[in-house]
Amino acid sequence: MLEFLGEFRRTHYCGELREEHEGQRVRLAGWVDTVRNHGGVVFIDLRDRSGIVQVVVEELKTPEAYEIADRVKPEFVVAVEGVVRRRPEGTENPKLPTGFVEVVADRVLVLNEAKQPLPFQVEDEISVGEETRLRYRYLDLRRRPMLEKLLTRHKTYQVVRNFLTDEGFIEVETPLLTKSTPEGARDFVVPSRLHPGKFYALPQSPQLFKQILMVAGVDRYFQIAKCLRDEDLRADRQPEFTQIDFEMSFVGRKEVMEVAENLVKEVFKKVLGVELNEPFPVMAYDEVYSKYGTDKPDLRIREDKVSPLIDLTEVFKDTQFKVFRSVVDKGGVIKAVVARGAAKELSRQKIDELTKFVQKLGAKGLAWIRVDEDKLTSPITKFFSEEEVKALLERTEAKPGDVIFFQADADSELVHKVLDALRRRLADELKAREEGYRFLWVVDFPLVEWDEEEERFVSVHHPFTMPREEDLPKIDEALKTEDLEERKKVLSTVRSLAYDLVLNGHEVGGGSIRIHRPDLQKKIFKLLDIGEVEAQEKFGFLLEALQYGAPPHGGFAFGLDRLLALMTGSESIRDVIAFPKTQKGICPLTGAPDYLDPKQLKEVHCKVEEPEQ
RNA sequence: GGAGCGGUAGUUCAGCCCGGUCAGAACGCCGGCCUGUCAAGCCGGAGGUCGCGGGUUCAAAUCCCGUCCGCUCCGCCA
Repeated sequence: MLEFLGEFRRTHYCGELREEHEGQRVRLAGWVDTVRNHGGVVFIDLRDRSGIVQVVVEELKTPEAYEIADRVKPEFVVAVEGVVRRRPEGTENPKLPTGFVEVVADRVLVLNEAKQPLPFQVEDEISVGEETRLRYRYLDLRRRPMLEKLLTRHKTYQVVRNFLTDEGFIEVETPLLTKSTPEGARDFVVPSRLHPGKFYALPQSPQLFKQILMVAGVDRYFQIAKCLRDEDLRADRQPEFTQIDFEMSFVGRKEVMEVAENLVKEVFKKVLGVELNEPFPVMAYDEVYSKYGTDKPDLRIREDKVSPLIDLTEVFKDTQFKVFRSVVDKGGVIKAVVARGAAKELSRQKIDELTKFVQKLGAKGLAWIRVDEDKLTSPITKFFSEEEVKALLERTEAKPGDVIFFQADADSELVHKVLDALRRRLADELKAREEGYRFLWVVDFPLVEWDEEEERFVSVHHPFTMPREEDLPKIDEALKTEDLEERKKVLSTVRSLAYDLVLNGHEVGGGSIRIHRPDLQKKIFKLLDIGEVEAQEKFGFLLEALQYGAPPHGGFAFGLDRLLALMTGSESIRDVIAFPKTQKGICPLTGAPDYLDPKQLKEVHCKVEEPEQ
């Protein structure tokens, strides 16, 4: 009973039919959304990309069509022909944009069936495990909310291309098969058939190519580029993801940030209809980090409900409280977060939960003080001197109803990590987040940081990042001294011309002014303990390019998936990617990754070594 | 690499703590009835290796160990 399409051509999309089409003969094609058979009359909600319209088939008037319509099931692919009519009075459905009309069909073609039962019901709101949705992604994407996300993504591409084109940028594609570079993330690799034992790497980003395009005089480049990183996944991280990547010559960070900011404003306006009128605030990394304990704070958190971090190290520098004493002696920090007016909501039990929460992050405990009208309730105040209590209340501006949480540790990074997580947790529990989009520029990142594991300095951004000009002498100074501690001290004050764009607690983009002189680039490699030979081998092509007249340049890249996830209110970036992978990097739809045929392996000169048990 | 939560019918979940009429619900599916529904309704029915492997026990969905998978987080990664 299946029919081929033959000469049948649709005249309209389902979702566009309105009262103005009344009386018109139309042909439609799509999927059966739902069927309601009343015996003698059957209603088919027909769905295509544009929406849904009700099709009616009556047994008495069109017995042949009725017979076919009678056996139609959800997700069958059907074509219908009939006349648009206004629905009988009282049967209109205001929930549907097409709800005032219906198509009285006299012809129904079943073009394809859908196996029953379906893996899940194709409805706007579903509660189905994500793995099942990914395995049958084609069904998942039939759902309106998912289609909307694809559309938002599409519109964003268009706005980005138009905006950057108008700004004088030209779109250039860079290779996917390229060279493995050390630093940064682990590479995905591709064995070479023509060159036994050699491998391509898939790009972590088009970084080096876009710099070389600047050397080539392209002046302004952009690309909507796939990037690949073989690292562990998160809700906001996929092994392959998309960047809006751009680079410009003869500019400083101000101009790059301006383009990025204007671009994001244009996207929000044109895609979401949201006007972001205020300039995005700019903060230095040091300030952001000490105030929020992270380099990507969520500015939606109301600071009158969950305070930023308050440094109390000074208050307790002479304390007799052993726990704090030892932290101070070891050069650690004592910081606090105040949950303002939350005393009632934060029961002892809640605080116990919070304690467990921070302990999982590595905290030794969670000291707290509840401020009541006339007294302080706390397991630790008894160890404090009167002056300490007074200074503490002053510094924290604590008022009755507030609860103060402390973190003290010799490891200041741990203190910040824990208090950042605690702030976000408190914001959840106390519903202390405002609605909306809160952007933040973070600038003046440190150029390098000491990596304990590798026992060397590593770039905070990447090795091609330009230091601030005024910090250049410090790099020479650092390179001169052999004393590691001295070197760490000097380098900790060297800032880079890197910048991150943060939205609602997520890093949605970042960039930097790059090094355009080979002498300085070599110096940085030396600082990063990348030997002359290795530098030549891995980055020789860039160093060479820099020798032939590289212009000063800099650029930026948006994490498009993250941006879209935030724009569409998605919990994870998987929702804005058509075919994403699971946390273990598996594609449930195709089954990738998979074993290779031995013949294929041989062709690329590879042998598989079973992992040790 | 580590921590937490989860894995029972096509789907979502209950049962697990306290082992033994605990293999259940809803939706979906299948069959029938029904001419105005749009979460259609009514009647009837089918459907489960309880993720997998091992152990304890007279007896395991239930307790123990291991393992795989999914999600969230730390490490890692901009």
